[in-house]
Amino acid sequence: MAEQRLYHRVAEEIRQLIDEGVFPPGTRLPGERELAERFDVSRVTIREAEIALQAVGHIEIKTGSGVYVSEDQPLQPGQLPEVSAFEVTEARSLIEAEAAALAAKIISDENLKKLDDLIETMGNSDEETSLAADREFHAMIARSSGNGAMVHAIESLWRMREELPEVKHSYDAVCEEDAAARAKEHQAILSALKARNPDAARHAMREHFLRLIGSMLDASEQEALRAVQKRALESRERFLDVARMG
Amino acid sequence: MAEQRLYHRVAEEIRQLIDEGVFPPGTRLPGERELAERFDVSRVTIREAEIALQAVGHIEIKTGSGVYVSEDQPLQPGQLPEVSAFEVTEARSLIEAEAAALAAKIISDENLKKLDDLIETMGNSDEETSLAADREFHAMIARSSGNGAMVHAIESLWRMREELPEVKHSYDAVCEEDAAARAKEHQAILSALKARNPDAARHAMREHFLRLIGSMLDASEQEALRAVQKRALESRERFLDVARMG
DNA sequence: ATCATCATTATTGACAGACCAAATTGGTCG
DNA sequence: CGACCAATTTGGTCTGTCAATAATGATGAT
Repeated sequence: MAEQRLYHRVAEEIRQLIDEGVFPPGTRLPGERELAERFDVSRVTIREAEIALQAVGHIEIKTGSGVYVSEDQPLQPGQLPEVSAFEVTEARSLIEAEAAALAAKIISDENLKKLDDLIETMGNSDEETSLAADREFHAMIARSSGNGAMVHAIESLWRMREELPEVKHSYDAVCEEDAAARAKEHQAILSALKARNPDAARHAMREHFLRLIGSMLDASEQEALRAVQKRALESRERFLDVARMG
Repeated sequence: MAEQRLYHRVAEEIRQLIDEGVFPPGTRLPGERELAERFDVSRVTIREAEIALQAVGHIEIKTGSGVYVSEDQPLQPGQLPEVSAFEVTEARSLIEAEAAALAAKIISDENLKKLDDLIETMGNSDEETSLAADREFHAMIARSSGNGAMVHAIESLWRMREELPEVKHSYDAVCEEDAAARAKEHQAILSALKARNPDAARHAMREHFLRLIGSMLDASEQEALRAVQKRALESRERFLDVARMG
């Protein structure tokens, strides 16, 4: 596992040099031949590294001239910001609530039926399937809002929930135990949608996430408590060690 | 312009073959040597093309085994969806309103001062500077919400407003004339923030975008009208031509 | 007959050296 | 001063070779 492809290692080093400001944006970096000598690899490898970097937009290669560092360096489309689970959930509570309100007015009977099925799936399935159904439940409501921009925002929030380690950890910590409460809330949301009641849908969705935020705060509190206890235990042992030595 | 880098052309062709289903996801595509012969290029070039494709996630290269088409082909994060200006504005009205409500509770005096300055800048500047100030005004409020996820969502919406041609066109069509109304609305939003009144801030922000949606509908209506008139004129001329010939 | 082990082979990974094509540079000449 | 040209630099590509690794098939023990 230690050895990746050579060009990959070289590309990573060059990228680091760019990040560190050794090669500021707009500047021209050394020729392939010189880089090959510096990294002690062949010219082909340097070229492969440069191609990989170019494919991601870090540099621009100009034939006969040289390779240049891209001006807008931090252009990293699709990059997720570093946010806390609390922020993600607060944003979801606000945004998905509005999406639900929009959806209440125009959702089709067909989609209502699918939501019904998804709730059932969440009830009696293994954890993985249940999670997928949960996602689909919220995604379906988002799509039913008829607003692609809202759908995009909500999908982005879900990506944060799944791809940011800290956020994922927080969610996983609370998502198991309160399956009962969750099912009840989902049912409430669906009922509001069936009643074509935007305000009720908004409220139900907010309540859903509000409870989630509460659980997260509890969980993180308990975790913090455990950490404190662990530290206390460690310092106690350290103290005992010292006492023993003395 | 016809001749790009060789590897780029090859990569494009391979990507097309994948899209066309000649190499379905999961399958292994021909070895470097065979591809080199087929495309009549060297192995190095094939390798470069494969590296470029791998960098974008289209294929996976396994040493000693072969290169395989990625399973989840359309993985293209950060791509903006195709949405209408109406959808973007509706989403902004809902999401930015909530951000403003959040901000009202915790915004600093310093940021309030900056918002003041930005309104002034919008008042007496050329169009470009004014647009930048507008963007910064909304971004500042978003940041003042203290929720990074909300900031991200709002930034994403602004990208749609600027990078999707149709959306940009719609915004540009209305953003000029109603500078007066816009200034008034911005002032109302700022007042609500200064009063630390979440409900007022939410309401003011919604009103702002609601008026914008109205203007857009008017503009698009007028545009549609012009298009109809143009078509009518053309068919009239065509008719006259025919009549003249007859 | 079955399964584990090992040699074979196919395939990617990396290299050196050469040559080509395009862009840059610097100088010359009008 | 400016236009033109040649030398140099730099990326672009090819051929050929060897190394490293994964898949495959043969072999032998149980």
